Order: sequence, then structure tokens, then C-alpha cells
Amino acid sequence: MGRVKLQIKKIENTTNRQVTFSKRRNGLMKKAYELSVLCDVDVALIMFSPSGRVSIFSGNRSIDEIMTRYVNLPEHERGKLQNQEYLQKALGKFKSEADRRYQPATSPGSVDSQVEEMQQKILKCKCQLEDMEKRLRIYEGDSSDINTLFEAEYREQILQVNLKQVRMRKQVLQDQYNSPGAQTTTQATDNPQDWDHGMDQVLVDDVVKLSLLEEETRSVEDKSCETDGFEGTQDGV
Amino acid sequence: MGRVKLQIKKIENTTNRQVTFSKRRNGLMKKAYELSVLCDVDVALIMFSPSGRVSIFSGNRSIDEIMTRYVNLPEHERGKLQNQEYLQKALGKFKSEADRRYQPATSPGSVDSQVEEMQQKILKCKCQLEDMEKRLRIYEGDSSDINTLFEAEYREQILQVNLKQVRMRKQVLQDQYNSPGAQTTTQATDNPQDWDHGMDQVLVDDVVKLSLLEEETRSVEDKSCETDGFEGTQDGV
DNA sequence: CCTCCTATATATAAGAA
DNA sequence: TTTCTTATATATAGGAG
Repeated sequence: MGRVKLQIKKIENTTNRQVTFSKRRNGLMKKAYELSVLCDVDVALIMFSPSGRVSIFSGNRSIDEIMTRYVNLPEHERGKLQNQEYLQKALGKFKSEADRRYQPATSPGSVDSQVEEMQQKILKCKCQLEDMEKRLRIYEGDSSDINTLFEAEYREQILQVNLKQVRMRKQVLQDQYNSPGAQTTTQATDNPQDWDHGMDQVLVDDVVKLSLLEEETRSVEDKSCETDGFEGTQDGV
Repeated sequence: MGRVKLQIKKIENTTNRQVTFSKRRNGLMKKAYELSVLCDVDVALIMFSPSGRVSIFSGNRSIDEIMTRYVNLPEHERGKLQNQEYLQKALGKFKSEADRRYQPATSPGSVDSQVEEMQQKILKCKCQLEDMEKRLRIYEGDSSDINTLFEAEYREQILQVNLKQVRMRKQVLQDQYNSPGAQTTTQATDNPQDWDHGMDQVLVDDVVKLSLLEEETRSVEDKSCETDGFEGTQDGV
């Protein structure tokens, strides 16, 4: 933004980089501040300047309180992919190369440990993948992999229950649509969780993927908070 | 910024606050991303949505690594932290990636390609995970998470296809059971025409068409806010 | 490193879908 | 909630002090 459209890649000129950092850091903090006040939410921002000095901002409560809140989150809430991966997609593919560019600048002495770390990461991902695949097979698994009547009936039942729920929900939505003013009805349901059969292949797979193609990855908020009184506080500016 | 100059004070209208949060969060992440790339610095951003869900961004390295780097700074460089020890401990537990200390760059060399390869592998895994999560939500997601008629119909279609397949398979197995030796055990080619039970009719074409129009992204994670001071109660949809 | 200035690039509030 | 549009408000690159 400014006189010239700037490429999002490392600014090579040291002085320029410093200046830009300074300006943008302020901009970022301002934005963070505004967000925390406007939406009354916790925001924590930590930035290390090119020279190694740290700058922080935190809205609504202290930085360590927010960090504590963060580290106390259950893993699935914390370890998701709301960060870079998300951004890569949200902002577009252009990032990938700029992102990789940094990699070479990694240390040499720790390469071993880094590699090791990455391998662990990969392993972890693969475990998760396996787990999910297992669960997914219950639903998407090719029916030809069902070898016993019992299995077939079991799966049929699961699907029936699920279908029924969805239809009920659909009905509610239709009613709502037909008669605006009606209240949102959210019925509690139990969802099948830990079933394990052994099946492969996916038939509806392509259909599903199709719809996922143009989707974005982002968490969606579905509820809001109603607080009486508002108090925007910030420390760390 | 926008049609109207906005006062920096809590937005009282819940819906508006949500929307603004969503938009500004993205904007903030983008800015943070740009800063991290342009200036080649570590940036960590943690935001809790009005509903208590967390959104994070981290540039150059993982959020845990950056937090660790921050927490381990000498006190005079960042101010006193109330929970320093606790945080250090907690962060240390994120063994997967949090124990990498900051290290200056030297000369990488041949290991680069290997590292990059692994990086891509990780990214790929994460994408797969994400993809599967979405598919899984179709089945395991609570039906109350469905908010549009479109979504409901979409899920219904998929479940119908699946149910039908299972029933076909079940039929095959039953026949086999009734007349042993008459058919191959592992036979899987069931023909819809032969096994039409007359219910849950599905036209795959419709499903595909549907999915093209559809959009659906919802986080079905349970949320937990322990040390926070807001009480979320409101209807988001 | 910060401030001011100016021309542009971006972000985003509203409103509709 | 997300997406798209449009009108405006802001952020910020370059340059000077």
C-alpha cells in the first residue's frame, strides 16, 4: 500500500526492511487493538523485530493470561490448522513459494534435530489420518467390503439413524423457511463415534470432494456472546 | 474504514460484532503474514472469537516456538510474566515442535531439498486431514449443525447413496445365506437395477449438481473456555 | 527510530444474495 | 456465516527532516 504495490517477499534492503517493520508493526498493533475493543475479545500479538527485539500487544487482558488461556486449550482446538496453512489457502497460492524461500535460511547445525522433528510431525499426521480413515470407512467405505450380514445391518442402522436426523433437521429448516418467525429448533442428537469395521474404497468420495473443492478453510463461529457493559482495555501498547 | 467511520468501542449489535470480527480477523492475519514475510521476522497472533474459539497465526515458525521464544526471553526484555514457569512447562509439553530454540542461519546446502520435501509432505498430510474432517462432519456432525436447507439436502443425498449401497450389499449377503454355494463370497458388483428396494431413490447426477452449488464449512469442535470472563449466550444463526 | 507529506494500495462497513 | 459489491476510511511506500 503506498506509492508502489509491494511484493510480499522479504525486503532485501536492510534499512528499508527496518523501516517497513517499524511502520507495519504499528499498523498491526493498531488493528489488533481495534479488534480487541470492537469485538471485545482477547488478542495477543508477539513480534520479533529484525534486530531481535520483541514487541508485544495484548488486548483485554495481559499477554501471559492470554497465552495461558491458549496453552490450556484442549489439543484439538489448538493444534488445528488455523494458522499458516489456513492463510496459504485463504490468501492464495502465491504464498507457497515465498514461504519456502525462508526454509533455506534455517540453521545447519540443527538440521538433524529439525529433520527429526519434522519426521515426528509427519508421523503424527499419519496417525491422525489413519484414525480418521478408519472412522470414515464406516460411512464411505465401499459396501462390497462388508462380508457379513451382521456388518451390513450394523452399518445400515448407523446410516438410517443419521439419515433420519438429517431429515428431521431438514424438516425443521423447511418449516422455518415456510413460516418465518418460528424459532430455531435445535434438537440434541447423539452421533456415532467409535465404530470400527474394516472396509475400503469410497464411492461417494468424488461427489463429496467436488463440493469441497471450492471451499475455504476457516473456523466458523456460530455463537456470539452477549455481555452487559463493555470495557476495552489494552496493555502493552 | 468503509462507508462509515467507526468508533473504536465495543460493537453492541451481536451480529455485527461477529461479522466484524470475522472480517477483521482475516485482515489482521493477512497483515501479520505480510509483516512476517516482508521483514522476515517471527510473528505470533492469538485471537479468541466472541464465541470463545481460538484463531491463531504464526509466521516463520510455529506458534508454540514463538511463544516459547518469548517466554524464555530475559525478564528485562519483555517484562514480568506471572505465569512464566507454568507457561514454560506447558509449552515444553508441546514436544512436537516447541522445543526448537531460535538459531541464526548459516549455510544450508544439500539438506535443503530434503527439508523442503518433508515440509511439503507435512502440508499435504494436513490438507488431507482437513479434507477428511470435512467429510467426516457430514456423518458425525450433529445434525443441528446444519443451518441451511441446502446443507441438509446435501447430506441427505450422500447418506441416501450410502444407505442404498449398504442395503444392496445386505441383500446380496442374504441371498448368499439362503442359497449357499450359489454365489461367490467376495463378489462386489451389485447392480442397482437388481436391488432396488424402492426407497431412498437417488440420482447421482443430482448429488453432483447439488454439490456444485453447495457451500459448507463448519467447525464441529467443542469449545471450552476456562479462564475467560465472558459468557456466551446468544443465538448466532 | 520517529514524524510529516502525498499518492496509492488496501481494508472494510453496509447491504444484498 | 460467507461472498460480492461499492463507497470510504485507512494503511503505507517513498522521500525529507
